[in-house]
This record gives sequence, C-alpha cells and structure tokens, in this order.
Amino acid sequence: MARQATGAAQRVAVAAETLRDEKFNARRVELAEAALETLGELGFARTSLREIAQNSAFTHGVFHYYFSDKLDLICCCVRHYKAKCVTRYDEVVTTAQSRDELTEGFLAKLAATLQDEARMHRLWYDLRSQAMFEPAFRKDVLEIDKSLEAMIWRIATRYAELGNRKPASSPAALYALFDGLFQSALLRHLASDEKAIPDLLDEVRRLLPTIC
Amino acid sequence: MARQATGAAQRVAVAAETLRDEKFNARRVELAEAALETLGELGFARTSLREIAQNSAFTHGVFHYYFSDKLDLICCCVRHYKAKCVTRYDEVVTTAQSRDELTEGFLAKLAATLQDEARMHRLWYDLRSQAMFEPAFRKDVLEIDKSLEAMIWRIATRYAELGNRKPASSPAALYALFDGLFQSALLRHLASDEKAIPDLLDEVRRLLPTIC
DNA sequence: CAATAATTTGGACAACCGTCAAGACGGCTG
DNA sequence: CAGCCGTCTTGACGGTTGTCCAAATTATTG
Repeated sequence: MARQATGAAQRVAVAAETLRDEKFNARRVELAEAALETLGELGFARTSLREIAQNSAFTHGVFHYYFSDKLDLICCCVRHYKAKCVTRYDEVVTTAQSRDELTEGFLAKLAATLQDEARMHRLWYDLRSQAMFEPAFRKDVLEIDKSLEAMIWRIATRYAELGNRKPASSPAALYALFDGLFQSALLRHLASDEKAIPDLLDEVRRLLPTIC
Repeated sequence: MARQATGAAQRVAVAAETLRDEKFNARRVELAEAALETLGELGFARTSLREIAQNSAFTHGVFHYYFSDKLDLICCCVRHYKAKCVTRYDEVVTTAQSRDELTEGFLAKLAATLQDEARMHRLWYDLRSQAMFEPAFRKDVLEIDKSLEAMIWRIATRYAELGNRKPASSPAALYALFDGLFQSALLRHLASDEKAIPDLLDEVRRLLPTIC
C-alpha cells in the first residue's frame, strides 16, 4: 500500500494517523484523570482497576484497551499530575512586585493547596514512595522532583532578587526544606490537626528572610 | 474464682498472667521483626500475609493468632521499627568533643545508614505515606516523626553548643530539611545514582555551619 | 500421669485481583 | 447499502488475598 501511495496521499495518511494518535492520547489523559480521583481517595495500595472504573464513567475493560497494564496507567497518571502541579506558583512569582507581595501570595497559595488539594498531594507522596520499590516509576518521579525543585528555586531567586540578594543555599536544600515542611503539614492536616496550616505558614514566613 | 482467692494466690495469678502477656508480646515482636523483612523488600502495597509467612520461619496461621488483622500486624511493625531507629545518632552526639568530630561522626553514620539500611528506610517513607490514607497508622507515625525531630534537634543543639551558639531555626524546620534531603538521597541511591550519597554528604557538610 | 489450656498447623472459604477475549456497537468508506 | 475499523462492553479465567476454623501438637497445671 505504502509503495503505491503518491506523495499527497502519503501526507493525508500521515495526517490521519497523527489525528488518531492525538485522539487516542486525549482519551488516555481522560482516563488517567478519572483514575487520579480514586487514587487520591484510596492510595496506590488499595486502588484496583475495577474500583477506578466504578468511580468513573468508564467500564474496566476500557482501561485495558488504552493501557497495556496497571503500571502503564499509573505512570500516565503521574505524568499528567506533573503538568498540573509544576506551575502552581508561577503566576505569583511573575506578578509580585515586592518581597511582601511575593510572600503573601506564596503563603496564600500554599494554604489553599493544602486545604483544597490534600488528596492529590498525598497521592504524590505515596507514588514517590512507591518509586523506591518499583523501578518503573523512578524515571517519572525523579523528573517531577526535579521540576518541583526548579519551581521552588524560581520562587527563591525571585524573592532574593526583590531584595537585591542571592539565595543563601542550594536548590536541592531549599526544595528539601519546603518539601519536608509541606509533607509534615499535610500529614498533620489530614489527621485533623487544625494548627497544621497556620504552623506551616508561620514557619515559612519566618524562614523566607533567612534563606536570602 | 477471684472471690475465693486469697491475697497471696491472687498475687501469684496476676504474676502468671503478666508473664504470659510478656511472652505473648515477645512473640508478637518476633513476628513483627520477621514481617519487616518482607515489608522492606516489597513495600506495603505488595506485601501479603502469606508472603510474609513464606519468607519467615512461621506459618500464615500464626500471624492471625497473634494479630487481630493485617493492620494490627503492621502497626506493631511500625512501633517496633521506631525503637530501633530513634537512637541511631545518639552515641555520636554524646561522645563527640568538637564540631569536626560531631560532623564527621554524623556524616559517617548518615552514609552507612543510607548504604546498609535503605530497605528499612524506604519502608518508613512508605508507611508514613500510608498514614495519609489510613487513619489507623496516624498516631504511631506522628509519634515516630516527633521522635525523629527530637533526634535531629539533639544533634543540632550539641553542634551549636560545641561552637558556643544556638541553633538558628526551629526543630520542625531542621527536621524537615534533613528529612527532605535524606528522602531525596535515598530515592536517588535506590535508583543506582552513585552520586546520591556523596552529594548528600557535601550538602550536609555545607549546611551544618549555617544552621547554628 | 492425666487433663486442661495454649499454641500451631494447614486447608477451606468467599471475595477480589489483573488480564484477556469474544462479541456488540456506531461511524466511515468504498 | 455492505463491509470494515476503531471503540467499548461484558463475562470468564486462573491466581491471590484476608480471614476463619477444626484438628494436631505442645506446654502447663492439678
């Protein structure tokens, strides 16, 4: 068939194929998004394909049509999660015109994230832990970690810039610090500790001036 | 029976009962220790009672005799893990007579832990993530987290003391920082990144003087 | 030593898991 | 309209899971 096709026909065929691929991939993302709901609710260990299907508009067979197996699905979930997550604070960083403005914008976003997206974030910590056992997750997880580190670094350098300084520590240390604080606050928040969020905000507010 | 017992007989009965309890509890710990082997190898999500039993000297029935269910077993594992973990750096803290000595002792222990006990530590991160989903784990996990924070704080205050200073940040922030760094290094180490351990040591070596 | 209790065994159970495949559906093309 | 193709449904499969239990074994007591 391909040998008989003219140049134009080939181009049409290729276009049709990429269109199909895009549609296929869009569907994958749709399914991954639906899966994230259940994963965020139950966690990796307790989530089965059937449970995912039941909490969504799809049947369990569809997932096997679009994903080669369970790991493939969850890898797709992780990658999709990344896209949503990594730019969370960028608007604050680009619009803030002073240290105070940046601080308050960052803190507000931090509190809102902890309050409204706790389920999605506990899933992130769950999957990052899974990556320590499951090699198939490692590449994506390490990549997301790098992206999150870069995100924190953008905040820190902008904060330093607004004070005509430079960050006093490395990107890795800064990310470790904020990630550790956030993780701890998240756990406390999920355990119905009402001081979790204010404590985190206080801590970050105190910390920001000392890192630059 | 109790009404007819004399005071002495009562005391004997009580003693016998506590002895039985101790024996019972010692067996529980034995089983928990065996379970930790498999948990550290496979992670919470992939570990079944039968797998635990197969990798140990016990049959799967025994676990149900000593634990009411799977969660009960794993809670016991977590609590037992704590006892082993929380005093890891205490010898270094008490024996070090100078900042350098403390630094080198701490770094050496850090590297050894990452190298030799990676499996047990990834399990800790796994179970801490599970606690975000499973309320039954939260109490013990939060308690261990507090103990680890105190452990780090002992190191920091001793380090500060040896330089006639005081730590510049809160216990929570310090623990978040070291925990975050360790977690990241552990993931990289498990992903066969050979720079994971030296990078961690460099980072900590640079960080220690700045926090006091 | 007998009898009573504690411990251990190994199999049975129903429920659930990931995977798969045969067929139904609906739109598009020739 | 007939036939094809991508999409989706449904049910079945072999295997594993947590749990439970009756019987066997061991320890403890009178």
